[in-house]
Amino acid sequence: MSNYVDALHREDFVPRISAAQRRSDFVNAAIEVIATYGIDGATTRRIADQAQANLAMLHYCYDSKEDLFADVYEFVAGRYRDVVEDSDPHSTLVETARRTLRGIMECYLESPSFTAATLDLISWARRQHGDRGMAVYDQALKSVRAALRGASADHAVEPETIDQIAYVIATLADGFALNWLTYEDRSAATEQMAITESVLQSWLAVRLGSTPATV
Amino acid sequence: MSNYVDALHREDFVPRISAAQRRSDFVNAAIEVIATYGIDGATTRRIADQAQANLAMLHYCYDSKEDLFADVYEFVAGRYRDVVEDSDPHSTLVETARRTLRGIMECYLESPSFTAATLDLISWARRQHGDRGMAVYDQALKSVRAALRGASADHAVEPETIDQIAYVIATLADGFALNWLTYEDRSAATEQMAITESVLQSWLAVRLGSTPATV
DNA sequence: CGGATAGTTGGTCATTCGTTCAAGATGTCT
DNA sequence: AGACATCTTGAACGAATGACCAACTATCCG
Repeated sequence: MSNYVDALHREDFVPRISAAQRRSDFVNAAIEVIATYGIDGATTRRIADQAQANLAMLHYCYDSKEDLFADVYEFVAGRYRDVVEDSDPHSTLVETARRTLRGIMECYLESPSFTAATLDLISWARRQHGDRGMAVYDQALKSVRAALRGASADHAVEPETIDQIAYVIATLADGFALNWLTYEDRSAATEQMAITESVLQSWLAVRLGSTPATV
Repeated sequence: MSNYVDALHREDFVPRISAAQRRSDFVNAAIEVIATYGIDGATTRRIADQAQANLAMLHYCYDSKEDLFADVYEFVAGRYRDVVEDSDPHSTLVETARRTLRGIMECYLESPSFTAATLDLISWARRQHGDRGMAVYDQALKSVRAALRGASADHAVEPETIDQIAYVIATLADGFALNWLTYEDRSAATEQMAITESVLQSWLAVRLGSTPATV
């Protein structure tokens, strides 16, 4: 104990951080770096810098850069799940669909860096592993389907219909993301968010048999 | 002349190729390599190999890798223009919109490598130059708008409506592309193409005032 | 205290990258 | 024929990358 106090007074004293905490730091740092410099520019040195850690520390916590990225995938997938679950008001199927789409688009609009990082990650993973990119995308779709199913518990909705709605939501959200990332025009994106919502509404009305819940 | 004939008989004779032809070869090779290895893996050496040229030749034709990519952007933008123009049957606005969306999706479905390369290029360009990624996207949107305007020459359609329709087409096409690239499931993508089309149809009917041209 | 465990670090390795150069080969003029 | 512009090439450069190691230090436990 007295050693600890003595150590505190030394100039070059460096308190230690658990490997678990360090791994978490590296994941967050990696997302930040990927968002800023792209998947190409996300080098081990930059990630270590961002995490305020030594380069060798990264390989002390992770055997390879690829192992670190695996944890990053989990983080991204988890964030999608959170966003979808948070925008689940347990009301109509139509309303749930609309809120889910809006929730995802608002998430994109709020943090374009996260959006860009995610798109890069999926694209990169598809080439590298083929199935990991699919895993992230698939898990997000699964969350959407679960939210839709929860909202249509009383009505009898065919699972195929749920799948189609989930696909349309994902398609609209991704298309919106690509446009928003390209133009980086927040006011234009806000207008397009409304248009995108109305597209979903129109199709749902036709698909589910003209049940316009709210305008 | 006799020199030429004599040269033909030598084993190590290497006929020459004009710099213009070489540049064209490099552009095509770059697209192929980007589609296969991604924007990260598109190294100067791989591109030179694909073009069956020496590495130094690439820098004889282009000052830098970036200069080569500038030509690649032009090629991609041109291809979008061709696809949109080819699917312009000069009929109804609704019909033109549907055919344009279908044309783009079919182009994506036909050559996933071109699709992947394009998405990577736009994403990469956004980070590198900010405006070049926008230029490609914008030029494609412009082609779509022109096609829509041409189809609505007799009707009086507000330019804002044209812009919105073009945005929805681009959004649906890009969202479809991301899904198709991720799952690489051709049969599923074919079904989703139909769904995506019906989404556009539903929205257009509402937006233009219930004018269901075809089911 | 003293040893064991776990976190920390600077320096180094081979590899790959984009780029450059000098020298050679091929055409095309006069 | 010889001069000149235009391709062509092997080899090399410095910079950056992912990975690794041996030495060092904080923390914990008996």
